Amino acid sequence: MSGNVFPVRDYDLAATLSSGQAFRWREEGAAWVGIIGKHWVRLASDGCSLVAETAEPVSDWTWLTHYLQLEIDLEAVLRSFPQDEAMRAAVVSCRGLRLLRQGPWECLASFILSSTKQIVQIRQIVATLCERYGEPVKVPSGYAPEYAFPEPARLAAVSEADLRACKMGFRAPYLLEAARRVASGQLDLAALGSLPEAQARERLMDLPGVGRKIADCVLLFAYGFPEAFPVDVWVIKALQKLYFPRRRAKLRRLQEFAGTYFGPHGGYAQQYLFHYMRVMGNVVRKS
DNA sequence: TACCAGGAGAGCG
DNA sequence: CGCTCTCATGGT
Repeated sequence: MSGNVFPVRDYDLAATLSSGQAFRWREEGAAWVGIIGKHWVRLASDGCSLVAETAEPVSDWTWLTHYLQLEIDLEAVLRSFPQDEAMRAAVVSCRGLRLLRQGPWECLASFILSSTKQIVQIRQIVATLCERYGEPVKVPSGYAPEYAFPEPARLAAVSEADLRACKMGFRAPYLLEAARRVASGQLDLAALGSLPEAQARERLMDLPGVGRKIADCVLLFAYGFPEAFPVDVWVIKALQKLYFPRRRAKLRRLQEFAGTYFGPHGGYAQQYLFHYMRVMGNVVRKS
């Protein structure tokens, strides 16, 4: 076991790790356990710092601070949001919500699997995929075996039927084709980050099964393009209810509005709206 | 049971 | 274009 303490305030681990950006974190008491690359990690927060434990000794923690985006000035991000009633409410409801910076392949593959799936189901499919095709990672003694997210080359070598057996349904051929293009070098994921946002989006949307929404998720959650603004069913509900309450706006119109209205950290604003709507939905449903 | 889920793509008028 | 249907599967 190895550990480290990182001073940071306003980091809501629960909101961040369960908000539908990443699908491999589970709550364990007051802590969160997950896999980042080849590392098993347990994270806990005490308000002014974040405590990390790993299964293996770590000398350079850059992979973790980068993933968690600890260097981000959240206050500055929040200040850049439009000062309207809806955004204020969203920020108050989940202060400390952050955007992660994930590996492009895991992020792309996960969101290909996400289409018309609930978050709990996406987690299940990803878990099955990792158990069957991921490389084992070192875990602390007493813990169940864990696996890295499968490499593109590994998935490129399996059959569509094998993938369907992981319960991903019609998404199987999409994931398979993505794995093949990345494994063959036809799609260079590492190069996308240095392209202009629009070009990177185009490249992603060349993939079958990847439209505007999934491409924007990858642009935001893996590459950190700050203005990428995924518009999904929840965000449509939020934008419709909060900003277009009178008339029914079309997707194209909402897309356009989102791209201009929310400022230089639109992606962050989007995640607050998304989380806010989901939490509100649960509250309403329970009461 | 009926409906919906962090969509995308094909078919149709 | 813009709308509708379909895709596979599980949760509520």
